[in-house]
Amino acid sequence: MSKTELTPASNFIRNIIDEDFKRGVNGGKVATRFPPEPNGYLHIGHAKSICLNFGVAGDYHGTCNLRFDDTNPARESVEFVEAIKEDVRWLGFEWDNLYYASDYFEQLYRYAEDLIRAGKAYVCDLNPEDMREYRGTLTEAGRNSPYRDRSVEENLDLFRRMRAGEFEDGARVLRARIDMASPNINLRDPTLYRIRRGSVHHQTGEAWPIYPMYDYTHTVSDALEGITHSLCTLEFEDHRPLYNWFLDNLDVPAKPRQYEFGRLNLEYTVLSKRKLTELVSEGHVQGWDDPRMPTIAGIRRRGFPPQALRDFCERIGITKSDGLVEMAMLENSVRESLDASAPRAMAVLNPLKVVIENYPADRDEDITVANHPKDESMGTRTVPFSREIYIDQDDFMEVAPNKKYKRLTLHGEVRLRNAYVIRCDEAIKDAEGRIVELRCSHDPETLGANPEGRKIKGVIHWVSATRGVPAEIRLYDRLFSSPNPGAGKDADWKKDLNPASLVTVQGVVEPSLAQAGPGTRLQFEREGYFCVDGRDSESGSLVFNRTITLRDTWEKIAAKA
RNA sequence: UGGGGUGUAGCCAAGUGGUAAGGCACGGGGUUUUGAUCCCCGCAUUCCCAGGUUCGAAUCCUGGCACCCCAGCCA
Repeated sequence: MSKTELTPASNFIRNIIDEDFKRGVNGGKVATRFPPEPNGYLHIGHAKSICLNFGVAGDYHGTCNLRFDDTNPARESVEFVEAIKEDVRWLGFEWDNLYYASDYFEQLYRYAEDLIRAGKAYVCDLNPEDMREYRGTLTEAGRNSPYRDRSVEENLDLFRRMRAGEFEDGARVLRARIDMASPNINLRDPTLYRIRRGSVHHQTGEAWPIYPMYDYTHTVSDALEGITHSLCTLEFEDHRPLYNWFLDNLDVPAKPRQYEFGRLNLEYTVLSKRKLTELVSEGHVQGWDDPRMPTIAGIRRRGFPPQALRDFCERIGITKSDGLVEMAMLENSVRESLDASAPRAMAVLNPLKVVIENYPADRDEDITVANHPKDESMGTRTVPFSREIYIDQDDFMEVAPNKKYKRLTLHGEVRLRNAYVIRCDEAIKDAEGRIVELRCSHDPETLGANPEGRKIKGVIHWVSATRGVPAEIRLYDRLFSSPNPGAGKDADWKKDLNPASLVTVQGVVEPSLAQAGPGTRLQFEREGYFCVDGRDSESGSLVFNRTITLRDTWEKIAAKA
């Protein structure tokens, strides 16, 4: 249960849709779509778009399609298609229709011929270099292509032959005939089709030697699907006039409207498919689903609940300003969701053996403990207590470093979470002076009860040394050490990779976790949230990923003290 | 030096002529067998700057400034 009932972040796009809905524009229907190119895995920036598109469709009882914008076969694959479908579902959304832009190749082709017949498109033989030259610059108008005035017949003939596969890649393109002097470069006779003869498309195979470009394809696809609100990111703002030009010049069944919003920028995170692809291909991470990746797949494996992502997207809102969202914002959503939903358990990350000398060696006690301090519906479990236990090395210091310290000290007392109060009588050290074992005594009256007259302020966690289960625990830290890695044009963004982003420790967890399956999320008391990754293939031992730490760590407290 | 955008607290963000929502972060206090959670309290005399209009301006007008995007046969 969330503490506050968040009022859904209102945003300008919802305001627009609200208005359209009230006025009955589009017959009171709302139809959106989420249109990824299957050339990589989805990341948290896509989650923002997914939540927006599926969110508004849900709010207005409209529809939202999943459409693969698959017009560039060189970079796309079915692996990506499948991963994207899985990620959208995992986030909690189900599309009304699943389409591929390639489903429309035939219609796209016919509309292109219409454009030619109307004198609105022509086949251009300029090579890429010349075309760039003719396009002009940001401040100077372009010049007309020498092929701009070919006859309709010649254009039709040439375009049909392009389709027939008669010409080499790059030999010709089909261009819209708009305005080479437009201050908007997208209107300077943009390319509609290019030749890619050798390509094998993941959906259409080798059926097509020509492929349509994004702007043209996207507009027609939106129109064919009856999309009412075509939501995209800010960098496409300049493309809107072209989007509308297509709608004005084509006899399409619907007239969608395009609206743009700012893409997500997150501290310490790279959200560029190109860069993420590089991290994977160069081996800086173990794959697209590496728990350090900002991909949906990585985040899932890390243990973030989908609810947290949706909540985060709702909180950051949708606007046209581009800012950099603090990581604390995301982390808050993750902790809030996990605090409510993750069962508690105990685990020791850096074991220090403790022998409770006044506890009988042959005694084997099962303590019943709650799985959640506030949610009784999560039930109870049994935790074995024994003469020998492990506590965390961080939870013992011979002498308290300051008055804030409230863990175990030599001759000090501390409560073992869910169990007894113990006192440390002796710290055993090895030859180098490192503490290797503690000798303690417990107060048998303190199980489930507070000692009268004494206030024990410290509580630490523990695991039975005899019945605990060894586990490999992966502690993930941020992949980049800079808040805005690679900010500014193509800076050397990889220089900020954090070499300590993954640290693995051998810990011990309570036996109730022995059979926990992959994806199980829980909170290790006082240590943070963890997620079962699976089992180590060789040792067979459990592997946990640390999802996120608890809010205040001892380091933070100590720094202030 | 062309075109398109954006500027409200440390961050995100409401606000659309009637006297600055909310969240995150931060600080203080309380409860607590997790230094968690939870609960209180505090946190913008002012909205990029400068003029102007108005009884009244974050909102309207004028002029600046800063930042982002655009010259793929990528999306």
